[in-house]
Amino acid sequence: MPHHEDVNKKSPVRLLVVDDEPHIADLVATVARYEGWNAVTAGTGEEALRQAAGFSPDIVVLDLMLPDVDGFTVLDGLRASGAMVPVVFLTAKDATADRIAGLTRGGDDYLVKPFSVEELMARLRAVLRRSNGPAWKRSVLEVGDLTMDEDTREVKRAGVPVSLTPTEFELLRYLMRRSPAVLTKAQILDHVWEYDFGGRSNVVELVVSHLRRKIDDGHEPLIHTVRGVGYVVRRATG
Amino acid sequence: MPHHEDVNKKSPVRLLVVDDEPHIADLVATVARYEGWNAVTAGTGEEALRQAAGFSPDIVVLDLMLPDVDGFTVLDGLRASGAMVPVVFLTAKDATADRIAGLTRGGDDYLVKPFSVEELMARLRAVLRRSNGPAWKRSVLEVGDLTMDEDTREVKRAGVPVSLTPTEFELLRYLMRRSPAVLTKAQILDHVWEYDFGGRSNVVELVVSHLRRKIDDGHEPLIHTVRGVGYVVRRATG
DNA sequence: CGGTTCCATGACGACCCTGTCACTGACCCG
DNA sequence: CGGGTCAGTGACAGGGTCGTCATGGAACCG
Repeated sequence: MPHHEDVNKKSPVRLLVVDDEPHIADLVATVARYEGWNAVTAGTGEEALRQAAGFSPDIVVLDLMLPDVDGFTVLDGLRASGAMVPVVFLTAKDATADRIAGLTRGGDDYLVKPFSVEELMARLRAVLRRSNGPAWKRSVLEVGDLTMDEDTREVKRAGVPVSLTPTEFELLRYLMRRSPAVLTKAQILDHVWEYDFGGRSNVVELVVSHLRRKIDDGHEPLIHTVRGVGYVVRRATG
Repeated sequence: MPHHEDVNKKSPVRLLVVDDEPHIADLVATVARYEGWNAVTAGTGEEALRQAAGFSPDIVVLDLMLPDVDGFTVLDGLRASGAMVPVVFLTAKDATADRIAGLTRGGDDYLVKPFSVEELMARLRAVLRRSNGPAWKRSVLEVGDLTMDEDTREVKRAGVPVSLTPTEFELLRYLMRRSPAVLTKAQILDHVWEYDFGGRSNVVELVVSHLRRKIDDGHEPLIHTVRGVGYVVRRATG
């Protein structure tokens, strides 16, 4: 069973996704539900405010480009109702600088489209962790003697720091989070790469190859390939 | 985990923010809450006095330019209730000299709009520290052999003083406060620069470059760039 | 009102990351 | 045992990011 750090909480995280592209909103909601969260979607600013009132989300994903009203108007509406709900904004890649200025003040964060699903979930978890008071504890993933600190982006094998590129980090995080489950290459592509990535070559194998050299070299291998299926990170089964 | 010097206190700091621009009031409240403080806002002088009575804040952020009553009237109201609550004033850039005269008597302080949020938080922390009796201890940030005294603005590397410009100091303070977390350039821009700064060029890289020359030159590097993510100040992990 | 310091902007070069291709090797099945 | 499929790795090129310099302007100070 995948690693769900939220299963022990009394109530699941409540997420509101606001995006006028149903494709995107559903994608995010689906992934969140798979993590055990409670997710609803809205396609317009008006709908978003209605949903927020009835659903009282713990966190919001808000596309700044909405058909009816400006995303900032929705934000004001959310904030006007008193609750200081944290927000992760979505912006187009070509968004002007003044539109994304100030988005990370407070505890909020933002992401440019197209994003990778794992990246978005990681940001949501980080924002949530921080919004739960100042004494938030770091999130450290651990498999065998391999550790990953998601906040400092520090990865160590047997205590020795390893430096990873962004893609390598993302892929390894996904494998570690789901460890000891086996993930197919399709899953990895869908979660780690941007959602509009069309490449169907051997990118995954390539990055895994690099990861092995950096992480498994000279140690007991933790990255295993399951032929015909995909990859998994775990200690040799005993 | 970021440096939160308040987590061990019995009760969190109680902050009242008085500003007629909701954007500003919310901004300050959000950042304060992110630091673990308890923050409420007021948009008018009347509301401010009401809030102060019920909330009994430890410290107040007060815009001198209010729609209904003069900021000084609010101040008198606050002080009339006996408690000697410290205040950090906000003034417009074009405020006349006589209006800001005497504002820093007592333990108070003031800031001109637009300010940077880190600057405001630093002043609030400083005023709070001093208001807790005369024997306030200095706040010294420390990362490896790099130290920063926030009150004297003294920065030393391996005991040797380094002189920094205001922007350099502010950026370094932000990185040191959050060390060993990695901060994105967007976060740095949002926190260190004034809140209406629209700059989209390589200011951050430039200032970091200057900081490196002044701080890391000839030493073990403490400022690291995390490609594709941002910057971090920390000792090489071991 | 001159000089100096500090800061923002643009340009440019260097480096790193990434995806594709090509080739080799490993594994599976007949 | 041999062919075919799948995985691993090296090489390469395009694109993006980062660091630095040079320039001009604003603020500050004497």
